[in-house]
Amino acid sequence: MRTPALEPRKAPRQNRSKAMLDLILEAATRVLQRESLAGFNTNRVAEVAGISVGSLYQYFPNKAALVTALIDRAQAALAAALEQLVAQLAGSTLAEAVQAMAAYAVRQQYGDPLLAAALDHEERRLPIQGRLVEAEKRIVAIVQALLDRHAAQLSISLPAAAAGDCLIIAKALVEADAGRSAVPPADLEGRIARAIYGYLTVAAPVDRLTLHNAAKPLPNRARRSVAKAATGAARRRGHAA
Amino acid sequence: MRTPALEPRKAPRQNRSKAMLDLILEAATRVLQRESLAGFNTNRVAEVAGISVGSLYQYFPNKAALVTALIDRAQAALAAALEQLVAQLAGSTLAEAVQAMAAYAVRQQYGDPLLAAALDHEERRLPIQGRLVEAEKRIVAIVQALLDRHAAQLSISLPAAAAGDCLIIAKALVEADAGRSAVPPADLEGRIARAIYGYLTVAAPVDRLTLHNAAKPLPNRARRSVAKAATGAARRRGHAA
Amino acid sequence: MRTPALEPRKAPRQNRSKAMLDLILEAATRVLQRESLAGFNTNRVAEVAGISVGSLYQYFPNKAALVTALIDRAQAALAAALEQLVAQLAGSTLAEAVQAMAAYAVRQQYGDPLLAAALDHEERRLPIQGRLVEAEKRIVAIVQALLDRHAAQLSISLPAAAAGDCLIIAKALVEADAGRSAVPPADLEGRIARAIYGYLTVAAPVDRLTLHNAAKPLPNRARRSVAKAATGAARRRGHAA
Amino acid sequence: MRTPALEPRKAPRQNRSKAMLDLILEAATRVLQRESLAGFNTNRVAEVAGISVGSLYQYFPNKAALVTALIDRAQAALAAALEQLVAQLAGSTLAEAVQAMAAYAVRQQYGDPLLAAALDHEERRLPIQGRLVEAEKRIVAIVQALLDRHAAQLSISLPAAAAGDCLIIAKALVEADAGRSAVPPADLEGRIARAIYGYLTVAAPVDRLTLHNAAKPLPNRARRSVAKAATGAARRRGHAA
DNA sequence: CATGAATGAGAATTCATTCAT
DNA sequence: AATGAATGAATTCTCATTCAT
Repeated sequence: MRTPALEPRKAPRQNRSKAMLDLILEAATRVLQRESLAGFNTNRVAEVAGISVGSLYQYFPNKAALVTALIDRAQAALAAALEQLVAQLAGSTLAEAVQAMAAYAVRQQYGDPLLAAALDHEERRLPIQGRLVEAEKRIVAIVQALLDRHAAQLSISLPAAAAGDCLIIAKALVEADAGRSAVPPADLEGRIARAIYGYLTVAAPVDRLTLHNAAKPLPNRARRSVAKAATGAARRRGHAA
Repeated sequence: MRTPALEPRKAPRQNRSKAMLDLILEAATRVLQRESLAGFNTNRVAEVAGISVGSLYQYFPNKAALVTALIDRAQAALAAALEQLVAQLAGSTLAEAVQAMAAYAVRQQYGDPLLAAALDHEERRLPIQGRLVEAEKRIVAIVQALLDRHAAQLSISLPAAAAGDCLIIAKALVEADAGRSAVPPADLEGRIARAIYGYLTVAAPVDRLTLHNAAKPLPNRARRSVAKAATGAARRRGHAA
Repeated sequence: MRTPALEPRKAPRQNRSKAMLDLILEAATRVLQRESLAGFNTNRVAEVAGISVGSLYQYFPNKAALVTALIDRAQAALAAALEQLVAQLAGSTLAEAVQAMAAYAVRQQYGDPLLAAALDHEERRLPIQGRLVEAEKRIVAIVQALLDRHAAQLSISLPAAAAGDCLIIAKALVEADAGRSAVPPADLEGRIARAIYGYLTVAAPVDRLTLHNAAKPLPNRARRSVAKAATGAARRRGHAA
Repeated sequence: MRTPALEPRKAPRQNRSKAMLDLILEAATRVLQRESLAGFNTNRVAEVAGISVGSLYQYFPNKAALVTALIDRAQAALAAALEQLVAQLAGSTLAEAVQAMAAYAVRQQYGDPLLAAALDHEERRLPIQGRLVEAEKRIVAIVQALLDRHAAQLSISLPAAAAGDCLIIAKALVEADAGRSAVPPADLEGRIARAIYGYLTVAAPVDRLTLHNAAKPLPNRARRSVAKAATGAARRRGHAA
């Protein structure tokens, strides 16, 4: 009857309250890390937090709200960290920026692969309407700002979704490796940087018309810029479509 | 009770057995598609398959085994499809091949975003170690073969994990969009192709050597600022990647 | 998501099934009798029935369905008993019929006052759409048939709701006493008969106009107008009590 | 823990106390009206009252005591209203009095069908024995007084429980309709008046002996003879209860 | 006295798995 | 082999009541 939404309950008395909220979220995080979604239930979280289930429900109207808060928080942290990172990369080149972000992604996600994956999965099936989409947008906007700085070096045909795609790619690559080994492979960072840098600077490989009709001069320009980036290795190839 | 394997039970009379197995797996797929993981339970699968739960358990020792078989099968199908695709791309250029694979990924995954995501998730938390890794390897090998064909055009510094990374990237991009809209955005295919093609042909944005030797003054500035964000552990090393 | 309705689940294999259904309903009845609604929960019912909760839920999709079945059954029994009673009263006078029904009501309801009250209460708050209303209608129809038989003796201005009102009155009087003493007071039966007989045969006491305007012979007019509202059943009766 | 009485706690400083008590009871009433028994819990009542649960428990040792007080109060209000009504009906005829009381019952109960039903139900399962019975008696006494006024018109064989029965009948009829429609049917008042008036004035339909001994069309005769007996017999008693 | 956070026993419901038929 | 009813531990969420502040 109530429609218990996803927001945490109105914080009681800001003091104990904030501490409790943190306590619960930390416990939830811990449970998610240790036991993945399988062992993630409200009783267990309360137990790990050292409180009663009832108390947990005083702060979150239902399990979904708890998960949402977890995601919220993770995303806020990510946004903050990215913001800072982007600020620090003020004078750097695109290559440097990409490299730095790759490094950050590895450090970040590898810390909590299970957590990240679990949250990711939950995010998909939750009715998270606007709320999380907002946070996502903010994160994308930060990356977009970084890209804007280096617009000159970016591929002319860069898709509008570029910033978001970079984030997706970085996350996917980290997660894939995180699922396999406990410690990040030495080359992971480089691979992420390569993927992102490639995405950002390469000319579109071909566009459909090219593929169907054949070979016009325009693609050449694109090809050339790519060629510049791709050192000798790409030299002898006769086309780009 | 303690250690129920993941393999389907020893196939009875190969005949009825195979048919039954298919029946169950198809039902499982259907359930997963329609109702996602929430409604995915053995009773429901049996019902949809038109058999009894008991029979289901005749073929799979437990739920995990069923899921594993599902993933197995999906991967086998993917491998087969890729093999065929790669064969058809015999005379094509790298760009064409990439484009074709992007197109295939979109078609394939977008058809069953829920299924793909669900399997993906299950795959992570199942103790599937060896068995599925094999299938993965086969798929990677197919892509690797394609890459080998075009070795000349690939970035000289291409990482060993390149083939796998391409698959991961394609999957991630499709899934992200699939989670958002029911119909694939017009540019999705192009974005995937760009990401893969970029990854494969771009020069590493900065390579370690450069970073280590320090050819220029700029990197230093960048490195320094990044270093601030980096954890203590990375401090004194001469690079930020 | 499912909208689990109130109907019992599709009866499994009619045999064991029917027995189980009875078992559960009997247990539910017993629990309701002994502990009223306070102790009426699915776990307890299952326990008393000597089965597991799971089994209970195999037969009823939820608690409400169980309660509904209980009411259904009680009402069906009542309808059947009334039907038989009315048949037996074939040649009797209205007075005799009323007396007999009062006697029946006492016997019936006093047997299970808690049960009757509990069911009554649940009936009110359940979303029992059409289903139970149907049963009610059937019961009312039986009484109506009895009334029709004695139309000549009924008050000319008898309201359309008369049959239903008789049932309500009888039930209320029994329940009130049942709440007070364990054994029905000697005069209960007579009081019920009096209430019903009075309701059926008395002339409407007065109508509003009379009350407000005056003290005159108007009542006749009023009585007549009321008669128009009365159902056909009351038509030809030649007196006004 | 074992025996928490039903009385409100010893009134503290009569002043604030009384106000607080009223506050709580009003809130409780409001909750019961709006959300029925489902949403009726101490926390909610306290919230609606604008106080803390703790405070509520300062005034009522437990939930049952709160409900009891609610019923107490409703009954006191009813008693007061009836007293006034009966006073106003000083010079009126029995018919008028019955009509007026029916009208009052409809107005009163239809206002809060949920409340009335809920209290009614709670009343049954609470161990309220003595305390509420007192209030009941007072109400019955008021009605009895009214009946005594019109003793001459009452059926000679009127049962001792007549006054109480009238109340029960009125309540039952109102509640039944209240459960069905939001607005009282036009004829409800008339039906109640008829039921009560009939109960009070009709001759006992038959007495058992008649029922057993004689099987004839005599009913008319019987009625008459009863009536005859009534005249004389009822004369000397001051009343019929 | 008031507060309201904390408690935790319970209640409804689900679902993997077994086993008698 | 197939069946499907039975099982019951596990999970989500509620609410009467207490007690430290």
